[in-house]
Amino acid sequence: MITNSIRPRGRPRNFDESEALNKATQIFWSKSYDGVAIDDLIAGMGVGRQSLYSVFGDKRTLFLRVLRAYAERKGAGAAKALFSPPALRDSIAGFLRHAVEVATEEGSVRGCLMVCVAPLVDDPEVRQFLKDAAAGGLALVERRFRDGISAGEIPSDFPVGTRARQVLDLARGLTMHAQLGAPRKALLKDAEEAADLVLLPRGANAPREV
Amino acid sequence: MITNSIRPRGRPRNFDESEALNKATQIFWSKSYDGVAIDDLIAGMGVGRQSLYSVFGDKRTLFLRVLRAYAERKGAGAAKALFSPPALRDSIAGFLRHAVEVATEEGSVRGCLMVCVAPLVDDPEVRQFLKDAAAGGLALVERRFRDGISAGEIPSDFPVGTRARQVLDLARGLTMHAQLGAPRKALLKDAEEAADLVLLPRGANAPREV
DNA sequence: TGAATTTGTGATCATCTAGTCCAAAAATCC
DNA sequence: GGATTTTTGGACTAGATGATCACAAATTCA
Repeated sequence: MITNSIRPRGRPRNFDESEALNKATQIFWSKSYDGVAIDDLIAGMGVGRQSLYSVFGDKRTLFLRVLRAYAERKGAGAAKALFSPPALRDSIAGFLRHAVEVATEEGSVRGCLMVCVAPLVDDPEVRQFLKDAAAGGLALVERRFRDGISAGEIPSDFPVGTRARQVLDLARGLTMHAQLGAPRKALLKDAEEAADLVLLPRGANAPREV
Repeated sequence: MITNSIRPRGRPRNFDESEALNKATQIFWSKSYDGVAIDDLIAGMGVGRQSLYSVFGDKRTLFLRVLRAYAERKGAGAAKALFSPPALRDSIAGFLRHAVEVATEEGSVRGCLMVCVAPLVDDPEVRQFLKDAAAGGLALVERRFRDGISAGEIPSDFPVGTRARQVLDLARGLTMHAQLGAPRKALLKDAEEAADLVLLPRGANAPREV
């Protein structure tokens, strides 16, 4: 996917824009907005100070761009996890597993930029973006549940909204647990069990010979 | 509960220590460690700079003290919510409601110091404290489940560890949702529904005439 | 080749930061 | 009342921070 063969006019850039953005993501992710100094970004992104400001704007603007790119990637992954598998249970489990995988990626920092870092950035635009993103995630899960109703996998009175909120809460909880250092393997198992919890209340734990 | 009538030797303090600590809690809570300047603390706590350093130590030490005090309060509240009600369902619902109430306290900041703020403090001691606190919370819920087994409220093969982790994940999720601005009333309802989810899988949503 | 255009580099600035120092103030003890 | 002890308040320091500026370097276009 080479951008465009039309070369711009002046001196060519010494860095790849999207790669630099990925580096910036890692830096913000690991050091949490306030903890990041411009010099950290310059050193980590491989971009000169002037280039950084002229290409990405100031720190706040750069963070917003990082956040948007991150959200788009993560949202795409979540949607794929939700709508690829034919079985509803696999979709929900995949959604939760995806949250765990993002939060425990090897070589990267634990947690999630949107769940752990961005909420603390004291900026109305960031705040609004997070609200919208959360609403979007909720809508995705709700839609998947409705598809499940259409397919007859769950009854038509399945509490779509409530269960979707619970799925999101569980995903957030798993993410925070990952940030604290829980091992990936255990979290993936928790993700499966969370999916079962939300979808399979078929009396598995009903009292028996107590 | 007046501390002690034996007056200390020198000039009396011009502030109440625990009250100042509460103010500090609010400040860290609302501005997130890195966002807090010493001058913010001085202004907000009503304590002079020198007094602040001599009484509470440096910023990091003060934060640790704030964190410990906060954790103790919150832990006590959680334990009370868990072990006061006779019925297990009320205990779990109370535990989750407590998380919501803390995260949506009027006049205070949204969220939770331990869930939303402290995990981002880049300090090994803080990190370890949070791990221990999380383990402690988990142990509380597990114990309550075991009590429930003893009392015959749930079967003896109830998956205590799994369900306790799910309760904690749901609590974390609710807290983060609160931080994003969800209304308290809705969150309290979610807390109730989460308790039902974890405890009442008695086929309520099992397929029927689909 | 030379003008135009864009990027890279280092110096620089004003501001903010955590933390220290010192003398004055206010209390107790003898 | 004087010595002692503790708190207070403001001045101060050294360093970090976000951002800008001026100028050199590298490329395209004519």
